[in-house]
Amino acid sequence: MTDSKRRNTWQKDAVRHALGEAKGFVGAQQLHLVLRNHGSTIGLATVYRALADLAVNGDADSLQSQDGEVLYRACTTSHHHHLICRECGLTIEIEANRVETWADDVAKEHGFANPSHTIDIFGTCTACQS
Amino acid sequence: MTDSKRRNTWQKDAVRHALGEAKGFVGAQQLHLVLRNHGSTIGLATVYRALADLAVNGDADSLQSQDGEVLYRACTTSHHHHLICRECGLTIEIEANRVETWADDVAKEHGFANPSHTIDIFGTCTACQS
DNA sequence: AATGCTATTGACATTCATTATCAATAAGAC
DNA sequence: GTCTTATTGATAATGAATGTCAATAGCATT
Repeated sequence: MTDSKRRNTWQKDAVRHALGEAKGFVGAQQLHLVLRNHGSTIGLATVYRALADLAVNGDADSLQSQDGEVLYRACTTSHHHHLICRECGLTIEIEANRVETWADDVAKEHGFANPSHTIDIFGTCTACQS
Repeated sequence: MTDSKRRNTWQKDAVRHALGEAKGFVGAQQLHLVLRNHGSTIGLATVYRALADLAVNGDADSLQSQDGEVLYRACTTSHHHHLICRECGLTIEIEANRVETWADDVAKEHGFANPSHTIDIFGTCTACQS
């Protein structure tokens, strides 16, 4: 837990920064391409590792696209969910306290421990409906 | 839609039946193994195709496990969600009318069309807590 | 500023789920 | 039975993600 042995590298900063620049959710491969196109020499495996780190530390959200790829997004702060455009990837953060407690209640009702949940809403945003 | 050209094969029936026998969610590979262990000579690709068909026709639910595999489950009838044990895969169907409408409302609020959603709750069931 | 320790990197190989290919098979109509 | 063609299945191909490991570079210490 104590990251006394964690080292800061320009690679991690680059991934963090690139993820912040991205609009919606992006995959590791895609992010790697963007970085290379900007002149970076970062390796693909490093991008995967950096993104996994960010997700573990709560600095990034992750979800799986419908074709199985894991997508990441820079995370603001607290626990929340997403409304995502199927076409352009535009993402809106959703507060869902009502649903949070509902999910935990359902789990508790059935005797399930350590409940977690996946709640995402997909649709076509106004811009993409033309 | 008109399946005038769809043919009925024992392979499709076998997959449908095996999926019905399974307790929780199962992957295509796993289902294929079960079928082979029961003496079937069905091919892996056929299992994938049959499962995809079932999902499209609304006869099976599908979701992605946390390691990227797509899992299927025989579907009873109407729209519903799942409470799933992380250990043993035990699955309980959840009625979530409150959440259904909430999800649609959120989408509409932001001008998103054709809303759909992913709502799954994970936990450790009572049996697996020992 | 130089040294030592080791976390981290990156090119590459590997794993694994899923899909594409395509000749052979068999379902259903006549 | 015959014909048409949807379907099958062995295999190759794709692609995301992870493992490997020598080389690199952070960072504390001297």
